[in-house]
Amino acid sequence: MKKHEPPIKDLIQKITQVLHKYERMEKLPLVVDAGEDATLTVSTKEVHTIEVIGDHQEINITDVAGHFGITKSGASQMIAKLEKRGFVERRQSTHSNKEYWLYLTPKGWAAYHTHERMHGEDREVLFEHLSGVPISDLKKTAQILGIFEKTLDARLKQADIKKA
Amino acid sequence: MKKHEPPIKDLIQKITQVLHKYERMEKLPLVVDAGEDATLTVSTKEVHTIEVIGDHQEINITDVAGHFGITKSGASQMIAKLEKRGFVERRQSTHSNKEYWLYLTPKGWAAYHTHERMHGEDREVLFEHLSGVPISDLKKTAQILGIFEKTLDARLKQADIKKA
DNA sequence: CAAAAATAGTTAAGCAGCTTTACCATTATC
DNA sequence: GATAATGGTAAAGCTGCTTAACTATTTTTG
Repeated sequence: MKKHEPPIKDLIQKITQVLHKYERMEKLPLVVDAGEDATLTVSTKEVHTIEVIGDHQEINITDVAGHFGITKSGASQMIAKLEKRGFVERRQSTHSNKEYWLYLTPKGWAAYHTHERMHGEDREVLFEHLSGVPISDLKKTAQILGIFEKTLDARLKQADIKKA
Repeated sequence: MKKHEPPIKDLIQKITQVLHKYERMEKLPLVVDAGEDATLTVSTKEVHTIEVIGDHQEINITDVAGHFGITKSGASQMIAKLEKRGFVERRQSTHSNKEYWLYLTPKGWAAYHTHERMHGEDREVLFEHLSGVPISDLKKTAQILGIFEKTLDARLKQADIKKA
C-alpha cells in the first residue's frame, strides 16, 4: 500500500507533463494549403470547429456550442467568423426555418484534411515508437488512464453540483 | 505489427479524453479561504502563477514569463494584478536595482495551500482507486506515456525551428 | 573608461475567445 | 390562440495574452 506512492506520484507527474506539452502543441497555428488561394493559417480553435463540422452531418450552432461546452452566443460568433473567412457555409435546415445546418466549403475541407494529415503523421511516428511494446501493456495503460479519468469525472461532477 | 493498431488507437483516444477533462477541471475557479478576509476566488491562471512563485525562491518576472512560455510583458501584467489583489509582493533583488524578486503574501500562501489541498484530495482518491493495481503496471504506464511525450517533444521542437 | 548592447521591467493599444444580458424569430405545447 | 421553449444574434465587457515603443539599469567591448 505505502509502496505504491512513489510510482503513483511518478505517474501523475508524467501525466501532467504530457498534458502540458499536448496543450502547447494544440496551440500551434496550422498552415493550410488552399490551392490557388495562397496559404492560410488557422488557429487551433478554428480548426477544431472545422473538424466537428466536417465530422457531423446536419449539425447546427447549438450542437457546436454543446460540443465545446461553450454558450450558443460564443459558438454563433465563432461560426460567423469561419463563414466570413470562407471555411464554413450554412443552409437552412429542411425541417425548420429557425435552424441552420453547417457545411464545410472546399477551403474548409482543405483545412480539415491538413489537420487530419498532421495527426496522421503524429500517429505514424507514435506507432513506430510503440512497436516494441507488448499489446497487453498498451491495454493496461489505457485502463489505468481510465481510472485517472474517473477521478476527474468525479471532480467535474462535484463542481457542476456546486454550480447548480 | 498490424495487431498493434487498435490498442494504440484506443490508447490515443483515452489520452485525449483524459486530457480534455483535465483541461476542463483546470478551468474551474478556486475558492480561497483567506481567514478574516471573507472568501476570494482565483482563476486557474492566477493560482498557477501563485504556485510557481511559492515554489521558487528568488524568482523574477522574466523567470515567470519563461516558465509559462509567455512574453515578459504578459508576465508583468499578471504579476501587477496579483500584487494589486494582495497575493504577491515584490522586493528588489540584492544584486541588482533593475530586478525584483517575487514573494507570496499570507493571502498568497492561503491560495497556494488551498490549491495544494485540492490536488492532495484528488491524489488520495486516485491512490485508493489505484491501490489494487500492481506497481509494475504503474511503471509501465509511465514509460509508455514517456514514449508519447517524445513524439510531442519532436513536434514541438520542429515548430520551434520553423519559428526561428 | 565611455559608448554600445544587453537585460529587467513597464505601458498602451489591440486581438481572440469567451461571458452575460437582452433581444428577435420560429416552433411546440396547453 | 396565448404561452413556453428553442435557435440564433448583437452589444458590451472580461481575461489573458501579443506587439511596439519606452525607461532604467547593468554588462560588454573596442
